[in-house]
Amino acid sequence: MQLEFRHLRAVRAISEAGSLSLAAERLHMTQSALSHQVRGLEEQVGIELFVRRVRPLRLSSAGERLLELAERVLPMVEDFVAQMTDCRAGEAGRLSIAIECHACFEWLFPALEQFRQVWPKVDIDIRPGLAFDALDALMDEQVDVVISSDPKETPDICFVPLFTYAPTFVAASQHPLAAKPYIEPEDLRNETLITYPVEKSRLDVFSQFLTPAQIEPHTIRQVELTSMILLLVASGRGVAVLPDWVLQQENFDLATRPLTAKGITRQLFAACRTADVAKDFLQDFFALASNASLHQPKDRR
Amino acid sequence: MQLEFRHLRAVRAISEAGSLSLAAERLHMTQSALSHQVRGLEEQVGIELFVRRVRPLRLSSAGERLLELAERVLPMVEDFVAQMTDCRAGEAGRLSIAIECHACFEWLFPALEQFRQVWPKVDIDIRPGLAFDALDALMDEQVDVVISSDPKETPDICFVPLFTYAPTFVAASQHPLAAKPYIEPEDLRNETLITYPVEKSRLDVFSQFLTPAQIEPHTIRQVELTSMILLLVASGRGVAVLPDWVLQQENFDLATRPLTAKGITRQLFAACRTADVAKDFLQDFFALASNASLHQPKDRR
DNA sequence: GATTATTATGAATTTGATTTATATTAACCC
DNA sequence: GGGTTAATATAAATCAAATTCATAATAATC
Repeated sequence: MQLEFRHLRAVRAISEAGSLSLAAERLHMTQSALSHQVRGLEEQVGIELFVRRVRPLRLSSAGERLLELAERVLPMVEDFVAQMTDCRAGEAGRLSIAIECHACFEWLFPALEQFRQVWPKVDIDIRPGLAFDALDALMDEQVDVVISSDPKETPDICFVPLFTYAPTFVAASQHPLAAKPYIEPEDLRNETLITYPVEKSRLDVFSQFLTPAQIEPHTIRQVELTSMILLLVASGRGVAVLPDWVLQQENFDLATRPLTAKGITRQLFAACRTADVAKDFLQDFFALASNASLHQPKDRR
Repeated sequence: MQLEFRHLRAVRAISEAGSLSLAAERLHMTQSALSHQVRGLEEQVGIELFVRRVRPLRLSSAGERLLELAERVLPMVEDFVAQMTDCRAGEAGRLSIAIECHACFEWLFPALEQFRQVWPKVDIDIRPGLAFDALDALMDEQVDVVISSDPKETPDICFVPLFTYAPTFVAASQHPLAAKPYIEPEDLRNETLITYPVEKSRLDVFSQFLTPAQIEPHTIRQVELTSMILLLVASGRGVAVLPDWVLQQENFDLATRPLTAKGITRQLFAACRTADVAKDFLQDFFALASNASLHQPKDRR
């Protein structure tokens, strides 16, 4: 035989009940079964666990150690079972998010904060690292949601539209380009463009604006933090293109202009496995995320 | 079915091996058995635990929680098993000591300190509280050793002699009784006797000296700490009777005198269950305790 | 598309936990 | 102290379920 959970439960029950027969009753089994169980366990451990010559039954020193084990282990197991029950009920789960878009942190954190209050049992996790193959990660359940602006038709994955945004040019208000009503690709040919440190194909400025026109800016400077980019732009070190939601309510002395005469519009999506899309907490997350760009201004400071 | 240790081991092995078949091999079972096991577990939990459409096999989020549980629980169990193995090998165990004699702390602590170094896996425990029925406590395995000066012939319990000592009169060196070569019961009739706060029957002064002579001291003052008793005696607030080992090397200006012309001699015993007496660590403890009164002087300061 | 490795499934087997029935032991009570 | 009662142990029988064997289905590789 081998040590099993049933033995831990038995020891706990016996120690609480003070007798085999009462413990057996509480465990919904016959006294005989429990007696066999205890004897088997003692044989297996090779040490007496109970002091039988005395009533109420007492634990030996080895028995006490087993009880200790039981009292540490069983609550963990019960916890786990409760978690799984919550999971089945749709109360608990995992919301592991991969973000392809760098600026998304700006609205995602406040949205997740709201989410956390409504779904305390869901554990939230953001994985910025695996942006490269986020959809694969979604397929093997490494993540549960991917935030992305280019939906790829994929079996078993569905893309939920969140909100539209406009990649917008931003420069210091004294900057010469601030004089123009809108910005064209050629305007950037002699500029220093400040971007997030990711490949060009994943930056709207390139994929939607410069690359189609086959134009390169004079210099590219890569900066991690959104607020740092804005600071550099405000101090005239370069220009940038950022989603409009980032620029809606900034302190800096900045000029924002649309890209091209009619402006460029993009849409942000949340991708998840089709198997999961019906989950309440996911739907709720999508709803919160959809409104996130609106709430952004008040939440910022 | 029910969650069992085997499932935790399975999940751990699968996550390590990255495939059912390899994991099954490592667990010394057929791939089929493991497959059945996993399926059964998933049925019982009601949630998919593994992502099979991908290789190497990955855990789902629920599976990862189960793995977490496994990685917390299994080491505890393995620890327990190791403890029991040590126990069977006589390496580990419990040494829970009940002391009937108050002054014994004086030599017991240093002895246990030595013991601890030789038997690190034995956990030591002193229970001063249950002095009243120490032998009963020994029988039900509440304690493993009783230090006592009056052995009672009891089945299944054996008394190991440790060392002899002389209950000795002590007074301030200016005290009138210090002039006498030895002390007789009548000498205490008008004295303040300082004793430990326990019943008279458990104090040598009474059981061996005053009670047989049917004499009571003028006043009894009860004091917990040995050093406090000595302090009070030295400052002339009373007299006391203490084991000679306590008095061997004191700083205070004290006179010590034998009780009665020929002196009184007593013996200290360690009682243990006959079933345990052969245990190596107990024998070692007895040996250390036997020498304890000798080492006492050097260990004291 | 064929081959190989991996996983799943069904039926048979075996293990071992539990029950039923009964014996043994300890505790209790005049 | 003997009789009663409660508690525990044991033996044999039963039952549940874990594992194996044999084989099918599936995914991965060349």
